[in-house]
Amino acid sequence: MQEDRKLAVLRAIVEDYVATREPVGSKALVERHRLGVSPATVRNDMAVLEEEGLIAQPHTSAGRIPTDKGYRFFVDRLTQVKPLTAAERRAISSFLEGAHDLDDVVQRSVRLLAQLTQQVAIVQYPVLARSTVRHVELVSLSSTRLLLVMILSTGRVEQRIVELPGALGDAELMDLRTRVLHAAVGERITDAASALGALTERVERRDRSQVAVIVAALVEAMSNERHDERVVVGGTANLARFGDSFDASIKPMLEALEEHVVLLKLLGEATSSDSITVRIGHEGPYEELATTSVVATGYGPGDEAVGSLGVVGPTRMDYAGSMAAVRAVARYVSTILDQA
Amino acid sequence: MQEDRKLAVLRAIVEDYVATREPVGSKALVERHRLGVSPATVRNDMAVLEEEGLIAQPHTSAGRIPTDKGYRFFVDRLTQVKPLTAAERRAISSFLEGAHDLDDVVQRSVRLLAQLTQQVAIVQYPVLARSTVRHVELVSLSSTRLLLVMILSTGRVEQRIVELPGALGDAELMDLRTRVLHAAVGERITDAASALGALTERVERRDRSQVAVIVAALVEAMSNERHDERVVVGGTANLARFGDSFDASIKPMLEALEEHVVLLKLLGEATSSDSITVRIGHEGPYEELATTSVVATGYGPGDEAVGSLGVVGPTRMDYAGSMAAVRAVARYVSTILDQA
DNA sequence: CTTGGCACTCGTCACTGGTGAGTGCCAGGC
DNA sequence: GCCTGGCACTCACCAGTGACGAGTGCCAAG
Repeated sequence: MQEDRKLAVLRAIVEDYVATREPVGSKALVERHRLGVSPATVRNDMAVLEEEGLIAQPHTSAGRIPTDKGYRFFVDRLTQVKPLTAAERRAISSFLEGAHDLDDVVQRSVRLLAQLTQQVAIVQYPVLARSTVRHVELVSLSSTRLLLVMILSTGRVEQRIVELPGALGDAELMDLRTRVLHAAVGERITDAASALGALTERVERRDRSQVAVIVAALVEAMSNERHDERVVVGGTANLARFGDSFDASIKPMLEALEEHVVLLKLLGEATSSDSITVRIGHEGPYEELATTSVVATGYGPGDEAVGSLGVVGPTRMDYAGSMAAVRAVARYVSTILDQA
Repeated sequence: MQEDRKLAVLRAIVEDYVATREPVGSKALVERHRLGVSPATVRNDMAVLEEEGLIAQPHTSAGRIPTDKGYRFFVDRLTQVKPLTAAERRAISSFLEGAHDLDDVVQRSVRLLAQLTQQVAIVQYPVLARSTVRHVELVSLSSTRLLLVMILSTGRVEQRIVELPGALGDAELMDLRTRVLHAAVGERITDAASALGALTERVERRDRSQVAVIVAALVEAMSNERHDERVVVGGTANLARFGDSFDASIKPMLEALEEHVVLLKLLGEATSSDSITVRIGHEGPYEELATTSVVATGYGPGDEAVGSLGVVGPTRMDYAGSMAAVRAVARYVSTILDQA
């Protein structure tokens, strides 16, 4: 038996099954893919593939479908990410160029990704922990109310309004502002938070309680949001194409899509913007989503990712296409964030 | 024939059908609702109701189900909004009290509403056009970069960063700040925008181009966002409970939920925070959503609503419960926005 | 190692008849 | 005039049946 042909058969099975959603038999296989051998030969190959756990039959006299392991093999060994067409590239760049705002970039990315892949797309906002503080401003609203504005390197803006326990003079405020700027600007928010923490003590006793409140709010804005990592979902209507195992898999899917924590876990450790993570069926962290796969990658300027994005779909999905789209969108988002 | 009983029959049919999702027959009806008459009598009543177009049979020799018209009648004439239980009230207030942020309020509201009604909830962000300017701050980032922050009465904060065509002195900036505050604070954003427009001319020629840029950015922040009315959706997993007409109605529904414009249209003219709008089946603006109903109302301090919220579900839904929940949540949101 | 042949499995589909829920109508009773 | 019990009728639903065919595994021959 030729090892090559065996793999060709696996590839053909995956491709056909993805396309038709139906178990594929030996006869149909030789007809649609010029394998140059008879159905009987293919059957022998299939028997071997089945022994190896790469394909399975839903019931005795039906065609074969790929197992999770089969998809894994397909993705690892048989897939070369196909480059997008020029038209697709143009569409992506023109679609994303129009964005003038971080929200806008994220919004557009998710739509784009959903449309390109015809699947559910997930885009995570840039994670604060990995971004730096660009500016902090303290704005006096009244003698005891203060507006805090924090601008981050990713273009994200956080603001808080704090009630002070007592009045704070203009001079003191200006002084505090200078110190805060000095401590925080240019630092990563983790470092900025600790630098700010030390600030309280270096302030006149009289103002200490006010400063404590302000610093606390700033630190909270940093650390709170560090955990509450936002994600945006798009293309849920594509769930309707799930087809067969519709009722079974769509409910947990919808539930997952509402839980941002779950989504973040799905995007998972796709922290490198270089490689694409593919998680197939049971490989994922949730038993309920055993029939879904995730294709994700990180994005961000340079090597280190500031966020992730990806698509979620049935294990029976077009991995090559999805990987290409995910990678392309991630790259465009990275460059756009770089410019901003 | 007693008119009263006829209506009691309609009510019973609606209630049973909502509960069981199955066409309800005359026998089951007398068993479950002490109507005090025989099935035959009920059948006669049903025949009349059918003639009037309030109920229909899916096929001969099946029970009856309410028509859109039947639901309409039920909602208009047979429903009194049942007050929530004390426990529910407590749950609502404790759930919403925790919010410390406009985003948070909206987020929590939508979750709450979805959970209370077991349906898809929609909450619109406060519309800027109807809100007033609470504060404007101009923050100098560098000699030619300025951060504009605008706080609105709804708690929403808009910010822009502008590049000035030339440097602007501190004194001029302070002066401009005073004028802007004077022109805008306390005004509705529509009025504020026009007041700001007039400002440019009353400024020394030397600074005019800088001021023009600033004013333009502020006005843009006001008018731009006025159109871009944001909505948040929650409880999509509840779509899985649609049951029967699942595939048929779920896809357009999912599509609608992605299109904020569509959602806004669904929430529709629920501009008064007093009354609750119920739109049943075909009464809505979209043919694809003919099997869904919307229960919505406005929210906001006082009479005039600054936004809408509501739930979307199958025409076969618990109108009384939904109306109660929608009204309760709207009230709580209103008071919270009032305090903030 | 490949191939054609062959017997076998088993899901799908169309058809069948029985069952029961539900109806409409009618004649009789209050 | 309205309610009621009775009765014949309709029709969706279900379970069982058998034909069909796609697909398989195995084997002997090339």
